Amino acid sequence: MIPTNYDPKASEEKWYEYWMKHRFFHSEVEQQKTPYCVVIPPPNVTGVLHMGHMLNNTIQDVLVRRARLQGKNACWVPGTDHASIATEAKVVNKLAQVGIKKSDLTREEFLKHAWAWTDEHGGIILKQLRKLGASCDWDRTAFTMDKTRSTSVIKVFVDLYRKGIIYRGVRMVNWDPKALTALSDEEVIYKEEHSKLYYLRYKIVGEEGFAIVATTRPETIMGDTAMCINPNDPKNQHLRGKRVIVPLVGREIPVIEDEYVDTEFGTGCLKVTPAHDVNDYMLGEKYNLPSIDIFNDNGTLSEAAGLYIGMDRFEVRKQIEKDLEKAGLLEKVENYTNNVGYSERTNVPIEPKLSMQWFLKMKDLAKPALEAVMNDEIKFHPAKFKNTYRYWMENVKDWCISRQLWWGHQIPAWFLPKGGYVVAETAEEALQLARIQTGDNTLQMEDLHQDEDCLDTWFSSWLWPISLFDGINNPGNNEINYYYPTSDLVTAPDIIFFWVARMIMAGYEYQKTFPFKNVYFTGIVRDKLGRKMSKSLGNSPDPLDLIEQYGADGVRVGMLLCAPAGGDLLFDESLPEQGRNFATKMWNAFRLVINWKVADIEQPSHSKIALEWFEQYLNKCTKTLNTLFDQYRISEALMTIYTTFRDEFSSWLLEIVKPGYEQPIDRLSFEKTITLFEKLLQLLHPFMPFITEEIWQNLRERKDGESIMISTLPEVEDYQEDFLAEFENVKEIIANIRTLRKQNNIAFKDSITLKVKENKRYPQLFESVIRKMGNVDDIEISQENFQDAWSFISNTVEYFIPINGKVNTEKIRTKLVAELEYTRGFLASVMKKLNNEKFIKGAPEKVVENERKKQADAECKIKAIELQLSNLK
RNA sequence: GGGCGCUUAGCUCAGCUGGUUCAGAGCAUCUGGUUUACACCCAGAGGGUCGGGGGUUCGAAUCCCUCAGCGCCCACCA
Repeated sequence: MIPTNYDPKASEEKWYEYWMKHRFFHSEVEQQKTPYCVVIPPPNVTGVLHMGHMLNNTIQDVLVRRARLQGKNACWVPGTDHASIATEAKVVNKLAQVGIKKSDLTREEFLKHAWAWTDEHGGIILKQLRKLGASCDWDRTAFTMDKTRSTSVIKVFVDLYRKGIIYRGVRMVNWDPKALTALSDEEVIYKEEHSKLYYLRYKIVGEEGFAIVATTRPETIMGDTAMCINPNDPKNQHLRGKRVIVPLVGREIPVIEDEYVDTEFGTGCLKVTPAHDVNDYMLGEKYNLPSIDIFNDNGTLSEAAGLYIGMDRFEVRKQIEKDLEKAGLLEKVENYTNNVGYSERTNVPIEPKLSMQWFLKMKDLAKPALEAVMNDEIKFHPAKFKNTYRYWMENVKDWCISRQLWWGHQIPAWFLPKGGYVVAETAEEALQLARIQTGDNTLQMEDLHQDEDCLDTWFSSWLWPISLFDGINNPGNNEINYYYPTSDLVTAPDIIFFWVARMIMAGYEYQKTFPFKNVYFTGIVRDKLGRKMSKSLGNSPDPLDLIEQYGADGVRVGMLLCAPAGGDLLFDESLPEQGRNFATKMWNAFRLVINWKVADIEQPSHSKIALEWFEQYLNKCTKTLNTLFDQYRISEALMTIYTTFRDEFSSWLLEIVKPGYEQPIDRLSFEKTITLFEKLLQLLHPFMPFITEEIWQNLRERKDGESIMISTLPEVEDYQEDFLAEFENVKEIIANIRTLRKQNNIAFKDSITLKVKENKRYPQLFESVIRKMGNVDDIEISQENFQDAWSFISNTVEYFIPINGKVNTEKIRTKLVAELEYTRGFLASVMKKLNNEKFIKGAPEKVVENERKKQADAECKIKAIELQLSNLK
């Protein structure tokens, strides 16, 4: 028995289990089948599903399910990311809650906690994805820190080191004083901030008076090792060759000259702090200035500062302002707006800091990766991101890949007792290398000390499309040869540099070709007011609650209905509601059809012709869908199939085919309707996997192991545009009849007679449809005009419905007059063109001809209306 | 400061190389409706001088210039 209401929850659980049981998601190499592969952007292992994931993974699932229906060998590989810094931060916080400090633990102890945390919370997000219907090949679930991925990372590091692309050196890096690690440039977020510009007095040695320096960071004066002026600055000529005294500190520093200094800014005097500013660092290098690092790693002042030792940098800023004031060395303070870099993860201002780090040279890696995108070997959707990508790639800087963290892949470098280091895949290999390098065969494992640092998270994710198929450890294995390059990547534009660009580089470096053919960039999910969804605002609904409330299919449809590629999605609950309503609509259509009694009776002609029409309509729709999918217009594809189901299938076809009350339907029509319904379900399946399976399974007898998700999508067949257009005209006629009925209070159950003024444009073929849908008992075709009748014009054919004196003349007159006026205006505009010699000469033949046709139609229509108006009285 | 993009119905958007897909879709709104699948519905309707101005053209939402507003990315004059 078919229940009246659809129960999404029961259906979702039942069919997901069924799909798993029959291993429909699983893919293996099958040479004779075309592979279609997607790798998931691995979410943080300890993360929880949010709306962004929902959107992203829904799109992936739509693409994967569609590919599967197209007969491709679809493989969607899931997995999680160890998210080095983010996870470590979470673990540190967790430990802090029970009073444990990271610094109290050994590396091994800390990692134990981290793994425990990972085992406990890891993979929750993947379980949540199942609720959404994600058809991932779970057998392939990977983790960026599992064995295969870890050995891949180490192998690549060693390889790149030996190629000379990885180097170690002291550079100015972005330092996160909270996480106590270096960051890459991409992990720094700049925010505009209202701060202050302090004007400080530097006493000039050997004369009266001061040089005034403007700075936003007075707390760094202890690190000053020079003052710099522009040699062309007339107002500071008197400072050339002088020395000045750093306020409070009392240290003498030279005045140097460089054109880098902006004469317009402040006083044209720049304090140079090579240890704590990128530009100052460059000046320091250029003029060989000493560098005084006045900060500890945690952002407090170090011994080297000499003053304020142990105080936090921002405390010092407040204090030093007072102290300078007191000492009479503060000229003035102005309000100032500048950009301050923040750590993406810990959200504290980063500190530029000199430190020893590992770097990856990017220039050569970037070259093929840039070309691939620019020449569309890899396609970006939308293409506008090509610009962003190009700019970054053309100006790419070396990538700082070391992090002072424990949670991650430890750098495979071992330091030697007497300085120097070796890089090797294993400790044993390192020892051998060390013995060779030092010539000391007595060296033991204990003499070597592995670099404590670990690698940037992205140093493992950039290998993802390769390492998932073990292409690093086992180059050229069956899987990598078959699945790589993958087909589509679906991700957010904010990680275009972090991840997308680098995967492309790794692809060319290790597989000699691109990692994916298409990149689909999703937008950001925002609330109705356009605000980013965030925990602190509390404006982000819990995806699982939504699924509970509207069903997975409903939520999927809701997300997709307004998700243009690359455009932000303004989400509110009316969207999944719309999705759920549509699911209900499908369910009711199913109930209608499945409860019909079938009899071996003759097929009515209206059913026959309507079924023919819808079959063609569906062919056209399928073709449109193909085009839309080819262009990754997922939202529009959904809209297309949505309206086809609701308006064309339900409101027209089913209404036409539907037998009368308690009447049976003929077998032919029934079969055909079921077949068409199945096709619709297949087209809908990528968007709404659960309800389509539920209905499909119940539409006919199915065997265990059959499923819509592994059925074959119908091929596109031909359709006749004229035939479809003719049916559209039929709909219009019926709509006209409905309107007239309504205007004149004639119930549908009262049949009417339709008279048609003879015209070859009258869609005679569909007469039976008009009879049924308009409840027309008789259709009469003749040349005469009818009086005492309602009338309307459709496609230049005049129709009359005789009504025996019950005509509301005024209403008809008003309508006709309006129509006449409009048509006259229209004709005038057409004539304006046709009377324009330049138009006749300049426009292409086809366009002119079209205008002539419009003219003829309009003239004919005007005549008809005029005639009707004169008949009215 | 540089680069890119956006501005079309109340809302979210589609309109490719200028002319029958040219002013569209969905939602929202309004008016009817207990026809035996569905009110989570059905049948209809209204609503836009395509951000402003100028130009090219026989013809501009579409191409060019300019102004205004918004967004994103990059740069990081301390």
